[in-house]
Amino acid sequence: MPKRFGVGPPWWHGRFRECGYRLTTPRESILDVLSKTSKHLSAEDIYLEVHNIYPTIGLTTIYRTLGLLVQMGFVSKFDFGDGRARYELSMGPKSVGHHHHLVCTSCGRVIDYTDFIEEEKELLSKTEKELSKRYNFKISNHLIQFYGLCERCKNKK
Amino acid sequence: MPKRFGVGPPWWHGRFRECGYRLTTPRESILDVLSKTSKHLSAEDIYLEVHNIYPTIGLTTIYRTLGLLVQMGFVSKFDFGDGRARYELSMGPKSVGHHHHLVCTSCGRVIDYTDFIEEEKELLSKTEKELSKRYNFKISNHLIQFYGLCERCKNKK
DNA sequence: CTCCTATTGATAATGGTTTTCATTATCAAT
DNA sequence: ATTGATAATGAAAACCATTATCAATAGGAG
Ligand SMILES: [Mn+2]
Ligand SMILES: [Mn+2]
Ligand SMILES: [Zn+2]
Ligand SMILES: [Zn+2]
Repeated sequence: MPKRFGVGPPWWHGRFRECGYRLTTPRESILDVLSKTSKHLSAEDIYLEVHNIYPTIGLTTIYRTLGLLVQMGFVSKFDFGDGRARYELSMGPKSVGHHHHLVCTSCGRVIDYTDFIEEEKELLSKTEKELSKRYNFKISNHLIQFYGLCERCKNKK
Repeated sequence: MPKRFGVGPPWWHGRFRECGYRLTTPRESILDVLSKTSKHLSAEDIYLEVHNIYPTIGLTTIYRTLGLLVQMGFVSKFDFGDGRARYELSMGPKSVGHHHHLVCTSCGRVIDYTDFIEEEKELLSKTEKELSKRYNFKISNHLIQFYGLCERCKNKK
């Protein structure tokens, strides 16, 4: 396997060492792919992408690494209903940060939106607070997705 | 296969006829199971339940019928992240109606919440309206789930 | 009751994800 | 730079929820 590409130690090296994880070519290349796209890639998408540069890296390692990255909080895993999980960088300098999705039920397109509207913020904080109290439930995360037709599909046929 | 159990024609018979679908024992028994529980059953859960009364009904039919019921709008299908789809009655006299979920990431328990739904509804419709305008997206559905620890799991070492 | 065909159920197939296990690579200690 | 403990990898097989196939069955209009 050829030498790694990074020159200066990327921002995630520290966190890896802290957790006692080793820095490996597969891990770096996967993070590299994720940090260079704004798409919502499947494990296989990532595999093919990585394969261009490191043809020896196997799909198994992609899955294993993605699991690790999700567990570490670097990556978020989503299900948009097409039978395969999608991954995207959730933290790091270039990441969009927490956001929600609009999913087109016709073509599968996924739109990120980060410009939360006031109403949504209000909805979330109120709901979370009330639900925590009412059900004695410690909320740590939420999933919000809207389904419908994107601009293209709406105006088709 | 023994004769059906219902005496008077249940509320869904009409809609079946309208759509040209036949009334069959599997379909009735599956709707019967769903209408008698407030749990979020998997296809296999339903299969086992139905199997107690009609041992000849196969799992394939459960899947097929659930697909049909979802398509007809009788049943909602959810993914709570444990690798199997969950189903629950979404319309009918006894159904809770549209609601959202609290999912315990430790024990998998799922809590329906219908309180605050009024205020939530209002904020949601505002949010949907804003998003539709901003992204030129025709929203027809949404998914909202909160993840965290349920009362039991929160207080457990 | 008959006939047409929608529906069913046993079985095999599918496909994304995980497990297994022998081999390889990382990195702290030398 | 070398070594050694062991974390990480990759090929292959296993897993498992869901679907497709197809011959047999049963609903219900007439
Ligand atoms: Mn996104
Ligand atoms: Mn529910
Ligand atoms: Zn679309
Ligand atoms: Zn719990």
